Amino acid sequence: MSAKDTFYVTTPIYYPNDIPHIGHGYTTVAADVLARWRRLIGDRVHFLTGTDEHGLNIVRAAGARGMTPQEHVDDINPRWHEMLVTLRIANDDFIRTTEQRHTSGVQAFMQRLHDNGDLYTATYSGPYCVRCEAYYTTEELVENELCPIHRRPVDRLEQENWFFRLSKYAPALLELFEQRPDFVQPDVRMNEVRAFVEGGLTDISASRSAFDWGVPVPWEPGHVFYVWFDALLNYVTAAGFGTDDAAFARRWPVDVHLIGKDIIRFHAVYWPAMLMAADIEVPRQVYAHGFLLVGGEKMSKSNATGIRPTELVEHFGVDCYRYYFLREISFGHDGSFSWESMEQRYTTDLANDLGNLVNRVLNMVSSYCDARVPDPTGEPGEAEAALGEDLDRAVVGLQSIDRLEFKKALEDLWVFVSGVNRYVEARAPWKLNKTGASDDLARCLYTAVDALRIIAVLISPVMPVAAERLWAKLGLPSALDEQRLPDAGRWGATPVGVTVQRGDLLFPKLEEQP
RNA sequence: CGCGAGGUGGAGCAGUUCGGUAGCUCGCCGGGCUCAUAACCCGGAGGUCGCAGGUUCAAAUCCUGCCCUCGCAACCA
Repeated sequence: MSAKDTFYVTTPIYYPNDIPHIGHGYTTVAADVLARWRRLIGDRVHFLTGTDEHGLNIVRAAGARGMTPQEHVDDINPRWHEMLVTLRIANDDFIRTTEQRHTSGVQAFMQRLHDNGDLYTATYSGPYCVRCEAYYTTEELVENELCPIHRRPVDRLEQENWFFRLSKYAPALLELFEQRPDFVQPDVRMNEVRAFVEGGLTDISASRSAFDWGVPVPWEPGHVFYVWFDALLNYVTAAGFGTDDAAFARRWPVDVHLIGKDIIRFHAVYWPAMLMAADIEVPRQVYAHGFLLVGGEKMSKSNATGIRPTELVEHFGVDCYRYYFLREISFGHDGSFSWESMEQRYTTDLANDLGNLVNRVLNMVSSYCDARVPDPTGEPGEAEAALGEDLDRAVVGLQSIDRLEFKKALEDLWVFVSGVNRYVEARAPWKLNKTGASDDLARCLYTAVDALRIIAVLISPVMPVAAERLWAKLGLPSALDEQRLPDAGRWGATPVGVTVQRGDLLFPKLEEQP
């Protein structure tokens, strides 16, 4: 029945009020690693990210810069594309909610909710600033009920809004949570969401009439849809809903929405309810990761901890950036970023363990075998068997990526990296070379190079640039991006006789900081 | 009684679902190797798992109470 044949993963669409920080990079890299991993095991993948360009906050941010909303988002948008390039994100699509394919899809979707009777009108009353031409919430007001921007008294204004019958879907949501406890992950988030729904849902406002920067409500001139309805719908409109039914059928439902824990309610409560109302299948999973902490505190612009990805990439390189956050932090939990811990990861894991391993192996092949991969004539022994076990563990461990357990996956992968170092130590090819044990030497160096080939494949989802560089060093005739697991992770696929190049260090030691 | 998370060797963490010799990384101490980016490999010291009770043959893990830290409370990944 279902035509779905594509693994579909999304990031949130980001709010381009400002330029990206490492928190945005964190979510995006995680999604990219998952997408690359699924491609590596042979899946057709659709990886979506984008920007959420409507809403009152955009109007305000644009106004503060003396721009129209469209000018503002057009100006900021390139910064987000730059982040994707900087972090080597291989997304298949990038949606802006100001695009026609999105707005028409939103209208088609919301029309369904309207036709089904899940939208109704009611009066909303709240503080309103005439200068801003915008509503505020009581919490947003400053200094005795003043507008936070103009510092002047606000009016109290009423407006007719369209409301979504969210409350109607509480039983169906609880049923969903009951049937599919992994709908929301990690478990703590599921519990949180369930408790929220059990506490009772109130209907939510779905339209605005005080400003026009949004998707117009087709049946109600002067109204635009509330920005969260607009934003959440990117996941279906970008997949083809309302514009390309065939593409939509192949992708939907989404396999996993990766989000930060702050927007869990929108994705785990409002979003499935909206889909139910439109009679569309709900996502397979919503995964809310933790926050990055800097100096023990939540990162923010106000305490000067809003770090830009480019700062770190310039110093550590993109591979280390991608590796560090996923290796250092348990994805579902909050985790601390520090320059020192990142330096340590770079030095120990990347330079000492992996980079040095590559260098020492290729150096020996160059010195002892004229840089050509030898024919493994010697018999495999205990050392090879032990190394095989390490590889098995790494391959199994990598599948933790499917559960978004990146830390576990990389830990297990590094068991293999360490294993190759242990293997080299156990076989001591420098001694074999001296004693003229050429069969054992050939077996050892072939195995070591073969291991490097496998490592290049296995690290490629996380460190695509380093993987390509390593692959190039090995002089292999095939292309890295054509490699697929499990075949590429098996022993013996390295052709005998290819010429390796030692070349530059994969991860040279970092320069001392001034 | 608003909701939630966490408190494990010097630091940062895993383990707690389905109780059974406390594990990882870094740091520290000692040894080995010398192919390599002063890298690599081996061994060791170091913890009454926040506190107090309870259940059990057995608790970091289950139950009760308390202390401390930190998030969230509708639009910031």
